[in-house]
Amino acid sequence: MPELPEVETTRRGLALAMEGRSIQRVVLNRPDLRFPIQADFVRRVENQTVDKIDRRAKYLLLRLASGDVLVAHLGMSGSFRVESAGASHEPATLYREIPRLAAHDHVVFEMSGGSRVIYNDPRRFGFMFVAHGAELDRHPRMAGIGLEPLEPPLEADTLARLFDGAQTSLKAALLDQKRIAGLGNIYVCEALHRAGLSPTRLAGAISGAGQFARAARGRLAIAIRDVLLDAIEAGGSSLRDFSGADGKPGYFQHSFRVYDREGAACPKRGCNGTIERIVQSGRSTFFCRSCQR
DNA sequence: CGCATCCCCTGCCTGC
DNA sequence: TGCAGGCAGGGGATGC
Repeated sequence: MPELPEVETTRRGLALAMEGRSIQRVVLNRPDLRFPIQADFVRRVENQTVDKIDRRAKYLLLRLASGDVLVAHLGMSGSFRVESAGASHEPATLYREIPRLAAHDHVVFEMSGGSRVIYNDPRRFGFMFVAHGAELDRHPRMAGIGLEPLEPPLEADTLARLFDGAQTSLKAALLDQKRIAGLGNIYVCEALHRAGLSPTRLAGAISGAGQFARAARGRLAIAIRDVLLDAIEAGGSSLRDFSGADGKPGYFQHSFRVYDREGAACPKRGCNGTIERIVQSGRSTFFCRSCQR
């Protein structure tokens, strides 16, 4: 599910609920998510204050007072929700009652102050691990991750360097986390439509010195930044059941121009094309053949 | 090197 | 209604 905007939305929700508070207890409801959970995971996380929550690519980084970092990836279907211990009009006996867990609530963090942060993940493609902060950049899962597209803002010259000589499609190149980190299937499709570029065009073709290449990478850099910022502002996209940690669904899915819109009219002004679906690297690509060249 | 294919897992939607 | 098949926002391994 989650791409950069959804992970960023989750980060903001978790920061409100967890930063400055202590994780008093961790409950693991199963021994594995995508991978077996480390034997010392609970010991290293319990009784630790969460100093700061950052995001790197599609990873959440919960920086603990010990110097350890709790790293979480949401995979395709992972989400966090916060159950607040806040005000309630119920009688005290009911107020104290702990809400029941839902299906696929795999990890529960009981925070100082009484709130609970719950990780739910039906497909279990997500995972968590703890790493020493000083070694995080060299961790096998983190090393080699490409650059963040928003900090600093992606520039056309950077795209020229990243795609120089690439004999792969723009779609595949943009999905490659080792080049740019955080884009997924939705936002790649959306960015290419906004930039007027065909997903099947060779990535290397926008690296050159020619007029087309220079204009194309200029448009693409802006399109990537804009679509990510627009989506973050909307609280991400809520397909199926995604919602931010505050429980509110995002609404950017209403702003999709091509994703999951096969057969619809191209929304670009003055374009009378139709959105098509093709398959690239085994995944759906949505685009308008008429205005994306 | 780049690509397609398959896999992990569950749920939902479609068509029969 | 039930069932089979296809599909899903990610990412990694494998083989060509």
